[in-house]
Amino acid sequence: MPPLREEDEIRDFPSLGPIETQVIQVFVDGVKVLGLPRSIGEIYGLLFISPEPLALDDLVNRLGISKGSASQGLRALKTLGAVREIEIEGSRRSYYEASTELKRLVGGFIREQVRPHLESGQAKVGNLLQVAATEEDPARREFYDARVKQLGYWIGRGRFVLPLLQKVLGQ
Amino acid sequence: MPPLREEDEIRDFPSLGPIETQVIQVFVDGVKVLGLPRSIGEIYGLLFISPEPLALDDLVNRLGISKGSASQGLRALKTLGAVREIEIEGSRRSYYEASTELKRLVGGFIREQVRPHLESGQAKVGNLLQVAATEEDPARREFYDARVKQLGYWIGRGRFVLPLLQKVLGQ
DNA sequence: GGGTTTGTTCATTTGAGATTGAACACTTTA
DNA sequence: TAAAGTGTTCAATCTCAAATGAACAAACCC
Repeated sequence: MPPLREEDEIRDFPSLGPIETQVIQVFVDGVKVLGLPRSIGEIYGLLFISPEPLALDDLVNRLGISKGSASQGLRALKTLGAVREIEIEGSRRSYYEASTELKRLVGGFIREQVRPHLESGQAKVGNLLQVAATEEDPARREFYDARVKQLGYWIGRGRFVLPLLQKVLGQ
Repeated sequence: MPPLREEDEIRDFPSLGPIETQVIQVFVDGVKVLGLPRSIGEIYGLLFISPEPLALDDLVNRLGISKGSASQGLRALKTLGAVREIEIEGSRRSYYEASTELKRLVGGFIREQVRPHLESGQAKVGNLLQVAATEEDPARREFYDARVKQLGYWIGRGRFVLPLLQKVLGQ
């Protein structure tokens, strides 16, 4: 951890106005905190502040990112439920707009990014309980057992708190 | 986002038993989700599963990390309130043990890693409201204003939910 | 058929940030 | 006073996930 790092570099978007640029910056910071790549923040940010849906090519041109990034970023945002695909008649491109229901965004993030880690953590703790029981020294075995159980309790609290979070943030 | 990446590499710790290694692995995964460096997970994990406090040198030797990493990692863990400094008479080293009150861990993380981003986000939104008002086209100005306000609302919800989180996870 | 548009895939490259390690400061011991 | 012990700092290095971009596929058009 760099001892309290300050605001990161802003990237300049020649074809974007100041509002768009600054909104995107907010989302870039946001997704970084969530451990998602910058390009996802840029894409979601631009869609969020665009009055009309945008196509993949628009993202590539206006954000100055590669087609590959745009494609992968859109896929990730779709599986997060953060982006909606829009049909526009008379065009065979796909257009996208940002989902703006906080409930849906939070739900998607929890489902895709948080829950899997809690599940896998819980599985590991289950196994650890077995391993801890094999410790020879009784005092040490006792200690290990207590700590592993505590770890399991923490994960349980995590699983318990997620639905509450979604409820509190709902609409 | 690598489309649902699977469990990362485990590092081998020659001087650690299987319980210690696996507990450390759980914490390494955990801190990665939180956006903290691996070494912090290793240090906290080892302290968490150690019945007696450890000194900086113990961390260096048993984890095989550099003195620099250990020193910086301990500092970060101290400011997070995740580690407690212990005096041991007859030794001039500092010894450390893991704090294990969930409330304190969550509180420290929120204080150091979450709240600053919400504050800075809120400041940016305040500024954005001004910028959005300068948009010429009325429909577009209306749209920008609505979106920026929504962003501010989201951040407000975030600030609102943190104390609840701490309360629910408290002890 | 051949050409164009639209989007995906994935091997390679790049860059942010984590880690190292040597220099340094301070304290204690001899 | 020197020598050893303990810990910090920070420029240089390394690492690995993100981004690139070229090749590919599929759909459409003429």
